[in-house]
Amino acid sequence: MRTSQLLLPTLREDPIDTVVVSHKLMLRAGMIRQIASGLYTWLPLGVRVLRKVENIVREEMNRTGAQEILMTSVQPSELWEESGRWNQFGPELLRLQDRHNRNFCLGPTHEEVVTDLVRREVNSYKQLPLNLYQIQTKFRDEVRPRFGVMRSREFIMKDAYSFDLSPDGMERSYQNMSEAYCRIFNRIGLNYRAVIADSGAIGGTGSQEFHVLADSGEDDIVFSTGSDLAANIEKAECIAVGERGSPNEVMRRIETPSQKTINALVQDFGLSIDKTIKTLIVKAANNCESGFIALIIRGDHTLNEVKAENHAMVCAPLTFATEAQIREIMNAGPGSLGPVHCPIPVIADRQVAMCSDFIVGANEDGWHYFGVNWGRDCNAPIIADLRNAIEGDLAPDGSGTYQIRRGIEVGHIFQLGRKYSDAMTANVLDDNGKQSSLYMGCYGIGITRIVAAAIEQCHDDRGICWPASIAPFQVCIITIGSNKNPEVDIEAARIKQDIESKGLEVLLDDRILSAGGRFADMDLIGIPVRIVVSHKTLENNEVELKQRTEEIPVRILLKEIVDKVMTLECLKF
RNA sequence: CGGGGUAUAGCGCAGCCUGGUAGCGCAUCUGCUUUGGGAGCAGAGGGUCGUUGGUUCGAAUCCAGCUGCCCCGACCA
Repeated sequence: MRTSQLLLPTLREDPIDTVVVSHKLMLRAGMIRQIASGLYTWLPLGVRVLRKVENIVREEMNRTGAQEILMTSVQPSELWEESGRWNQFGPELLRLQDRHNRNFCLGPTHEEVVTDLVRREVNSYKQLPLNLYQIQTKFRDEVRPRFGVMRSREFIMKDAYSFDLSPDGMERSYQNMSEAYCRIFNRIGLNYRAVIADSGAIGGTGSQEFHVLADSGEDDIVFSTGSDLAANIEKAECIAVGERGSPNEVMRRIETPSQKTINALVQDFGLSIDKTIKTLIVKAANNCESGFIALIIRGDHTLNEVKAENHAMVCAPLTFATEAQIREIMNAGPGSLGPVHCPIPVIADRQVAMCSDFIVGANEDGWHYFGVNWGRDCNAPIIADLRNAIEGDLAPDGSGTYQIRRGIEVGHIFQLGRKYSDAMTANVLDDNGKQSSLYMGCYGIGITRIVAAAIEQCHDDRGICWPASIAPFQVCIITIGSNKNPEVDIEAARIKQDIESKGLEVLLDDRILSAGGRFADMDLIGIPVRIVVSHKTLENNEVELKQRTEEIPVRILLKEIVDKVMTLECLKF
């Protein structure tokens, strides 16, 4: 390919209204253009990268025995009503009607459609295990799209769905996918982690996320310093440290007229923050008579809403009581709540249960109790893991302490069990001739997001530095002084052809532009290897070779350049 | 959905306060000269100033509504 024939609208300046580096660079490198909020057109350079990612994913999926299919993005509402998700999904599901006023949605995911396919076409356990996947456009009407294609509304996803007769089979299919995902991210060359995840609204039991580590990530990933244990912060288990001390203080009622927050309390009374307790009132699950539940965590901790919501006594989705409701139940405002004489059930975080001589609101405006102790001053609470992990917490496997880094979620795998197959009666006959509901798994990879994540991880101040596995071209050639020596163009074209014949993709920058402009553009779009053919180097029958990530070019004899390029480590993938 | 910005040529911006010929840089086109880190000179083209309405002899400019886009928050397989 020659740049003169390529639609490559690079931008010299940073676009405004961009926050993350991948978004800036994808716009500057002419990979994408925005068409509306969260909607992007992919330009030729971007599509080349996208196809590279897709092909790696496709090869690794095929290697596991999964079979590629292609489902529609427009899906009839009937299937979603069967699974119950027509009502469960909020406005993120883009709904539309056809000319007959029939309801459809743009698919945010394809469990319903694939389950419908399998229940029609698969009847016997002998056809299992089965894994079907597609690489296709998804639509989710995100409340606030941002960061370019990192969180867009329309995006490309590889989604796979496994079908097994038994939980064991499902487990095996899940493991196969997990291993395939590791191969995929290794081949692309990403620094990633597999982490334990919450299975969220999609339902099911086991779940793992794959995160590319990058400061611009939107998720907090918790690792142990001493083992492979890694989890999304939503799911990172926190254990209690230490033993509960025996009471040393008597409980006192202290007037705190203006101390409505933990910080004010700590400052004004010179307290240690780990002696203070936060009380949060949330709606209780339907089977709970009280209507509301008090959740308590230590003053220096934050509530983990996912953990709270997953508790059997707590209403899902987590709903905080309004101030009016709090006053009605507790007879006090939000700044003065506590577990002493509490009219509703109390769930305490594990660490709170270890506290002694602590400080709580008195359930009376303007008053706190100091020196409170469990059992003596208030009922022993129900204990649960309710808080977010923080750096330095002990890992629950005893291997070390927690560290927290930011991650970009590029993959997510779930064991769904029979959630969809039961709801949609997807059965096969087992070896006893009995109807048996299928065990499913689902496995997603954000193809478009991987492109952005790779840039987040591989760039410098001049632009993108593609890993060769997904580079739009592996080699670029810049010519200088072709007016002084016609051999420049001839040799450049010959080198291009010779390298292409060895199976690499070459971009020859033949634009009528200053050399500096072309250097800058080739750096910006991140081609891993650059060859300069100039009237000067040709005087010695040489060309110049430079890798994108290195500063110093080397001179190579013209007749050796092709072989030299073919042996470069940075092009091995 | 709450809060805050913003909208003028492909991109980045000035003009608006104080109403009266729509401007600058980059990009684009033509010609000549240039070619090792975003070249120079000369010329040219390109905008119903987001939209609707109001005030006015006259609106990019003042007023009101609407819309788009961006940021923060809530939300998010």
